[in-house]
Formats: sequence, C-alpha cells, structure tokens
Amino acid sequence: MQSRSPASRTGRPRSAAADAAILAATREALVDLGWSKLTLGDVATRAGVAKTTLYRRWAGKHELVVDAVAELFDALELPDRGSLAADIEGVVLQFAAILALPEAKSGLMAVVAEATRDDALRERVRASVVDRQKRLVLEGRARAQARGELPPEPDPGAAARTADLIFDMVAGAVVHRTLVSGQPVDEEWVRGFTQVLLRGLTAQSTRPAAG
Amino acid sequence: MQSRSPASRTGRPRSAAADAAILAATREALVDLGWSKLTLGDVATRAGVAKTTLYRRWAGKHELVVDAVAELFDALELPDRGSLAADIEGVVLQFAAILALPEAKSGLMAVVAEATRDDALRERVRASVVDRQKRLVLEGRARAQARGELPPEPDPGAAARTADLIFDMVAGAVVHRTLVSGQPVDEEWVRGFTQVLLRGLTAQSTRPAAG
Amino acid sequence: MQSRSPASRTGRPRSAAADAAILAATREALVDLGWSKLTLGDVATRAGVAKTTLYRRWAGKHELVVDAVAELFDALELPDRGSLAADIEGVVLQFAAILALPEAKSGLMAVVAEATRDDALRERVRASVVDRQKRLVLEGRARAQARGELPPEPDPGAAARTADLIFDMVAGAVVHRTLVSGQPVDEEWVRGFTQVLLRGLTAQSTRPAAG
Amino acid sequence: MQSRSPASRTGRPRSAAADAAILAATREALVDLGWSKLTLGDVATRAGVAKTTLYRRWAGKHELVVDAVAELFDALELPDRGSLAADIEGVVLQFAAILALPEAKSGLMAVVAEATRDDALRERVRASVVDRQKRLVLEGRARAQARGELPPEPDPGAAARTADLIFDMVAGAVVHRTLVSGQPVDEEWVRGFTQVLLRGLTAQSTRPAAG
DNA sequence: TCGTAAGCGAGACGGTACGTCTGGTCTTGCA
DNA sequence: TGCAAGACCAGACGTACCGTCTCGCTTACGA
Repeated sequence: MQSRSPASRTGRPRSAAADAAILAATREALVDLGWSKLTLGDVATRAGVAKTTLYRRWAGKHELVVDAVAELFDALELPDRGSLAADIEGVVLQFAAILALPEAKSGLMAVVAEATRDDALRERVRASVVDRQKRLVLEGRARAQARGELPPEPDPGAAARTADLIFDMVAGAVVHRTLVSGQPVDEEWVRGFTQVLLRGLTAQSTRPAAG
Repeated sequence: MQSRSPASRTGRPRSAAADAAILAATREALVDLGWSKLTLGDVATRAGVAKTTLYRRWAGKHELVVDAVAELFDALELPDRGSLAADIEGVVLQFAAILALPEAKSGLMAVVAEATRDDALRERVRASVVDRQKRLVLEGRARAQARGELPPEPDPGAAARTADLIFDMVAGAVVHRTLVSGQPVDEEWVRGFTQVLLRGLTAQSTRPAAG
Repeated sequence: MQSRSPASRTGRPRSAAADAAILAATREALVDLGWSKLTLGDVATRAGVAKTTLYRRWAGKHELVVDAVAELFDALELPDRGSLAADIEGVVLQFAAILALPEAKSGLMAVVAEATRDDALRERVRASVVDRQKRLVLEGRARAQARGELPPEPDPGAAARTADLIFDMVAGAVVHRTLVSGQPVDEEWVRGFTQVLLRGLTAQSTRPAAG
Repeated sequence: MQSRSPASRTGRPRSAAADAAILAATREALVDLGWSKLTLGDVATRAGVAKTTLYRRWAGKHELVVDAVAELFDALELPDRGSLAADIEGVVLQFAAILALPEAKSGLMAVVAEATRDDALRERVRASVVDRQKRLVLEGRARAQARGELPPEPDPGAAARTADLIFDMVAGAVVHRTLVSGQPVDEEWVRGFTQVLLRGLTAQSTRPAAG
C-alpha cells in the first residue's frame, strides 16, 4: 500500500486504524462527490484524521484512490457454476456490479486517465487491480481445461498471451459498455457477449471470410 | 460545437479563427501537460486569446476537451481491404494509432471518468465520439453482408444490439489493452483479437459447454 | 504603499476600496487577536476580500502591518501650546495615547523585531513611521527657536544629529516605558521626563562631575 | 527558570545538561534564523533533545526565548571609571554591544511585542531582564552619590521613580537608536546622549522657558 | 457615415484546494 | 520515570486555478 523506511523501529508507530479509516472515507467521498470534487482535505476530515497523516502515507489523490478502489475488486470470486459459459457469465455480472458502484467507476477511470502520463501510477494500477484480478482468468481456464471444455495450452507463451487477450476483451467490453456507452450490463447482454467470446475461443479454425 | 442565442444578429460576430486556435491549443496542451495539469488559462494563452473568449464558447474544461479530442477520431476510415477480417484489422490498427496519441488518451479517459457523474457530459461524449464512429461498424457489416461473409440481420432490433455489442467489444478491448494493460496494440495482437471476434460472430451455434 | 508596474493601463483596475478595507481589517484584527494570532486569511475575510487580492498588494504580514500601523501615527499634531515644554508634553502624551492602542503596540514591536533581520522591512518602517514623524521634532525646534527658547543651530550636520538624538530619546523612552516596563505614561511621568530632557538640552555646559 | 513538582523523587532525574544545551541551541537558532523562522522542532534537534523534553521545561517559544536572551544581559557590569559620566558611557556601550548581537535583538523585540498581549510573559520579561538589570542604575547612582556627584534622594518614592525614569530613558534611547532608527551606537552618539541625560539630571531648576 | 451592440485582450476579483510547515500532544521502546 | 523518536491533530501558510467581472478598445452590421 505504502512503504516506509524499514529501519524505523523507534518512535510512535503508525496507526493501523487510520489507514482503514482513510480508505473508507475515500470511497465515501467518491460516492458523495465523485473524483473531480474529491479533496484530500475533505477525505481527512471524514476519516477524522489530519491532512499530514494522509500525506504521510500517500503521495497524492491518485495513489490514494487506486488503493481505495482496488480493494473493491477483491470481492470478485469465481464459484464453480458447472460450465465455462456459466462461470464467465457469473464473473462478468459480478464485475459489472462493482463497476456500477459510484465509488468505483469515477475513480477508476480517472486514475487510468492519469496513468497515461505517469508510469509509476500505471504500474500501481496494474499491480493493484489488473494483475490481482487476472487470477480469475487463469483459474477459470484451468477449471475449464479440467472439465475438458478447453484444450490444454500448447506452450506457456501462448497461454499467457491468450490470458491477456481474454482479460482485455472481458474487462474492456464491460467497462466500455458501462462507462462509455452508458448502457446496463444486464443478463441479456452478458449472454450475448459470452456467446461471442466463447465461440471465438473454441470454434475450429475455420476462419470464415479468409476460408 | 457550441451554441449561441439565435436572436443575436447585431454586434461584432465571433471570430471563427479563435475556435480553431483554441481547439488546436487544447490538443497541444494535452500533449505537453496532460489532462490534469491542463488549465484553461494556459490554453487561452497558447491560443492567443483571452479567457473570456474561451468561456464564451465552452462551459468548461470537460466540454472543451471532448470537442478537441472528438475531432481526432474523424480521421478513421474503412477502406475496402477485400475481407471482413482485413477490414477489422485495418480499422483496429487505425483506432489504436489514434488512441496512442498523447492528446487523445489522457483527455479521453478523463472525460469518460467525469461523464460517470455528469449526464450532459456523457451525452456529449456519446454524440461526439461514440455515435459518430459507430458508422464504421455499420458500414463494415453492410459490406461484409454484401460480400456474403455475414448473413443478413433477421430484425432491426437484433441488428442494433449486435452492432452495439461489436462496438463495445472492439473499442473496449483496444482501450483496455492500450490504457489499462499498457501493452501495445501490434499486428500480432490485432490478428489474435480479430480471429476470436470473427469466429465468435460467425461460428455455428455449437455453444460448446452448454451444448 | 505598494507599487505596480506603471505601464499597466489595460485590464481591470485595482479596487481602491479594497486597500482601505484591508488596512482597516488589519487594525481590527490586531485589536482582537494581536500580532501573533493575526492571520492573513482572517484579515481577508474581515475585509470581505479574497486572499489573492491581499497578496497582490502586500508581500506579507510584516509589510501589511507596517502600513496599517503607520497610518495611526499620522494623527499626531503639534499645536502651539506656548512653550517648548508644553509642546513636548503635549506631543508625548499624544504619542503615548497612540502607543497604548492595542492595534499599535503589538504590531509595531513585532515589525521592529522582524526588521532586525530584514533590511527592506527596516527601510519601510523608517520611511513610513520614523521619518514621517520626525517632522514633529523639526517643527517643535523651529518654533522654540522662533520663541527664543533654543539657540539657532550652528551647522546643519549638528542640527540633524541633535534632531535624531531627540527623536530617539523621546520615542525610545515612551516606548520603553509603555511596552517594556509596562507602566503608564501619565502626566506626572511626562512632566518629569520633559524636565530632564529640556534641562539636558538647554543647560549651560557645566558638565558637573567632569568640572 | 522553570519549576517542577518538588515531590518528584522517583524516576529518572532530569538531565541538567539538557537545559544548557537547549538555551544555547536557542541562541544559535536565533542567530541563524531569527525569531520568526525559529522553530522549537529545530531547537530540539540542534540541542540533541526531543521536543517532549523541551516542552516539559518551557511552555512555549516565548518563554524559552526570554530565558535564552536574558542570560546575555547578565554580562553587563559597572566598573568604576571615576565619574558618573564615564560610568554611564561605559555601561551604555556595553548595552549597545549586546543589543547588536543577532541573538539578542531579534528575540528581545519579538518577546516584547508578544508581551503586549500576555501579562504573564510581560512579567517574565520584567523579572528576567528589566528588574535584573535595574541594579546598574541603582549601583551607579549610589556610587555617584558617594562621590558627591549627585545629591542624596529626599524620599524613597522619588528615588524609585527617578531610577525608573533613568532606566527607561537609557534603555529606550539605545534600543530605539539601534533597532528602529537603525543607526550605530558609537562613541560620539554616546557622548552626546550622556551629556543631555546628565545635564538633565543635575542642572539647577531653571526650567528655562517656563522660568 | 455613423451609432451601437457585441466581440475582443488584459487582468483584477472572490473563492477553493493545494501540499507544506509548525505548534503542541501522545505513544512507543529503551535506559 | 525520563528520554529520543516520531506519529498524531489542528490549522495557517503562500500559490495556483477557477469562473466572473470590469476595463478600454475594435469590428461589423443597419439605419
């Protein structure tokens, strides 16, 4: 989350409660105000904490919001629903539900926007959000392979590339549908999306138009 | 772009050159500073224009940037490359190239982030960017249908839904790959993505696991 | 008071009312809070003015307070009371009355303290307060010479040195009595002080112990 | 200097060295930074002491500086130079030399300024600085009376009043000359000042203009 | 051709948030 | 219990932008 000189053994230790209070206050402020009107002074007030305490732990608004939002995605699970299609539909609906939270959507996109110019921030987003949730793809694929729904991967490189592609397609489509198109991710849409995705991944190599 | 009381016939007319200068200055500032450090005062200075002039035409930073960025996407074309796959690959590469421009990515995502809390802004984004480029999907599909690569649509409702789905999947995947994953949209990735998408759209209804 | 690029003819002119309001608010805040608890934000609020407006005109707390306090001393007058002694007693009492004002004493000493490390500030104090009031000494001496109470000055250098000495003795004694000793400058004290001063200035050169 | 519960017999005793180190560090910081930029955190660091230790002994910046500065004036002496005039000249020059020290002038005036609103502080200044040095006036007068340069005092009340007046005149004039007028207290000025003062004190009651 | 209404650049205005700094207090672990 | 270290709350600092408002001037239309 945030680091600290490892050699500091002396002095008063940092309050663990403050961290949690600040992150919760950040999410609360995102709900009430949205990203652009969220101020660190207000977050500090909501958390019952001095601004200095906040700045001691986070370098700025971006870093704080990444951490506050990243926690939300840890709620994602991949329960075994019996088939790959059902597993995908389930996790996509969960993902969409989180994305629909006001504390998630405003902050997440703003941080992504800022990350386009700030490598450290992009790395933080990738580590805290993207890579942390990529587990869902890997887990889902392994389960589908065990069920025989997907063939085993020929080589690790291709496996990683495919996993990345799937993640970009799933996350990208849901995010775009929700935030850019402004349409709901309902069961009907999810069914259509999952169908296209799964067929694309499992169909025989009868590349149609090129065939 | 921006409206003006229609009854104003008298008085000095607004400078047409100012509009273009402001939008160009906005893009220039996006390149130099990124969204978050871009200030309207700075844009006005770069455009050689007073702040008043800028505010007379745009309501704020968001609206200005939407207009400045939207123009960039008008460069997208859909030349006939002989097959649907080739057409898709071509337009995806063009789209990725525009998204890679610093003046596009930072501003676009920031505006999308802001639009999550501002309906008028979301509408503006949709009208200026999304709907304006959805023509590419419609045009590409019509062409593929003429070539016999895709079957004709059974009913208009389904046609519209599928077009939306395709747009969300294409735009979403490219945006996610570029801005969130921070990976390049190169020819290899585009080929893999197009394959999955096309197979998903054209494969017979052998929904594998659910079958 | 504060200067501004003389060539600026364009743009909105500075509000003259703001200057007066700020100086009055400063004196009011000095009364209520004293120097050390006076904040520029509070002064701005009292004056109904934005902090920026205040900082556009004064570089900091010190400069502002010098100007606010200096105005108080402009009320000093030297009415002709018939004799040098009476004139001195009158002006000393006036001076003591101003020094007893809470808006004067706290700010004045603090600024003098700060001026010990800041040449520009010392110069400002000298110009705004000291030199502006030295007129009283010169006027009083001229009047006394016209009455024949004091001999004419032999040469201008000595005249200036004596004027400076008188000013330091009068102002210093009153300030010290008021602020350091914390005793009132009442009529009895003024009579004693004036007697010593006048005898010192007019007695024959019978330097007693050295004689 | 500062008190401590007399009943505290248990626990670790306070470091006597810490007191001296803190006062010395305070003077050092006054030289380097002046009053307004002096911070207690910095003083603590210079003294190699924790802020807690410092606050256990002094209530705040004001009290600390009073004590740090007051020690400087203990160096004043009144060697017998043979005549009252010479004695005065000697002590005035010593006093001016101390006032010229950067650690003295900035802190002293600031504390006086603050004392205008803080009775406890004024009392502390009077006790630590003013009354402690008033001995010089009393001693000098006694010596002059022994020499026959001054008549014995008729009654104790008048004696005290005159001593106060002399102290205010001497200290006030030197302080004003040094800090407000910003002129050096050199031998020439001291000679002139002493002459006026002594004549004022010893001349016959030929109040000139009133006579 | 001339009046007039709106546009224009400049820059001051009242606000608000920034990120930093200091003042004093409190909480650790060691001596 | 004292001490060094350093985190804590509170709040002022001086700066930067915001979006609005005067200014004095310019420009095009229409009478």
